[in-house]
Amino acid sequence: MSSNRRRLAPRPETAARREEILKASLEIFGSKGFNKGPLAEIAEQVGMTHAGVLHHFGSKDKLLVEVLRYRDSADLQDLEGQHIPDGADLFRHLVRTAFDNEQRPGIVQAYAVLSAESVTDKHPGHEYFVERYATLRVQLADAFHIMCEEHGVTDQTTVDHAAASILAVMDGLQVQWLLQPDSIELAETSAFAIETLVTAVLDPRPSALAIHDVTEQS
Amino acid sequence: MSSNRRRLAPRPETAARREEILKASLEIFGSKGFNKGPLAEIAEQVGMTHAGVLHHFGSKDKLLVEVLRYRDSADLQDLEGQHIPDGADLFRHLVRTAFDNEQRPGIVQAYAVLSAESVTDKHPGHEYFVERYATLRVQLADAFHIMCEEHGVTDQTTVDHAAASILAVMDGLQVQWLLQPDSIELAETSAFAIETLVTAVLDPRPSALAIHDVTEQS
DNA sequence: AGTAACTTACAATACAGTTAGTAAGTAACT
DNA sequence: AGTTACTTACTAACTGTATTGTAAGTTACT
Repeated sequence: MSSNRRRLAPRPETAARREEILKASLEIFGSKGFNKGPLAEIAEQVGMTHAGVLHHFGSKDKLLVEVLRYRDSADLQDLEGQHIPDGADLFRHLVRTAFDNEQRPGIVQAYAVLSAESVTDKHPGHEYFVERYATLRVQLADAFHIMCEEHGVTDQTTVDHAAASILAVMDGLQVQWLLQPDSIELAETSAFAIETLVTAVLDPRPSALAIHDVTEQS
Repeated sequence: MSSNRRRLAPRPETAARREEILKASLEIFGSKGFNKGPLAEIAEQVGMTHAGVLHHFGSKDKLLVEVLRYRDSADLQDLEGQHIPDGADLFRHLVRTAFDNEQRPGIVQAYAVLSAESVTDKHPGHEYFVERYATLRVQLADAFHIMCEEHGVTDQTTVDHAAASILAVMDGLQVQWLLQPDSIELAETSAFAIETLVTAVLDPRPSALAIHDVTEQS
């Protein structure tokens, strides 16, 4: 009894209009953050009023969620056609992404700003980012496991630490790069860090740093 | 003719009141972000109206800058008394900080949120974070140089990459930890990454990952 | 004919900052 | 010590603006 409402086919250009809105939203949210990025500005960029945007997405919160999922699907299409990267391929893919990212600061900024913002109270992007990181960490861990078998290494803890660390460096470097593009070589530094961490998992060796009693609260 | 205005000494309790405001601000800005954190809420927490807060700090923007500088000075006092950490000591200090941070999610969140927010257009914290990262990177690079001499290594590029990477992992891990505290071991993972990166600088070795043509745009 | 895709107009709220006023302090002079 | 002159540290009230969401109407597609 909830679906007896007659549903008419959407007009052919509607999908394209929605996509325009999603792109504009990513740009605005990226440059001003979600909270400070007004719907009116998004609407203006696609040539309508803010009420028009709400007609398509219902609310600002829902719009954000769709924006994030939209970028995901766009990124997935990049990988489509190629075989799913496994083992070393995934890490090479990450490095390539870092190189690509240098050419699209807007998108990088959107993710940097929104992911951090999403840790705040009741942020509409919270759930999305929790899932995203969890998924990515598992993907990296899986890639590690494939490579570990070949190298005869099996250390779950190290793999987990390295997976989280790789995602973390990439994100952290993006923030530094956005703040001072001329002082940070985003791609080269990412590549260095990823190579270092991957190598550390596959070929463990003693630390050059004595940490020992540091872990005890002084 | 503009500075002949008579300047009176502030009342004795004023300094303490200001500090209360700074603490409350860090908490509010940390939990809701700068944009969404209203002055009224800060004021309420210290028992005054938002106009009272503005009386002390002039504007919300100026308040944020003072909040950030205030935390810096508080952190500096922790290091005071001890000798300035050089070489390996600095890295051990970073690891210790990661352990401490697990006990103060509020402050961690404030820095994570505000640093990312500060990359947005005309954010009042922008300058502060640019300076902060620049300073920290130099500090790390200096520590590396001291250690490199002992090990007979001299690779400026690697040092720079590692310095930026270490700060980046710490920040990135914090975001993941704030999103999912139960899935991330903040301190242990930080320690792993720092040790790995330091060791990579002092004892370089070939990468287990063939990157080669990845750097060429496909 | 009915609905999708809007617009205009409006309601409701949230906020930063300003102004005017007050109580209580500080500092100088007597 | 007391008075005068001025300032600090506020509050209450208001202004202005920004901003999301909604309701009602219009046009054009299906």
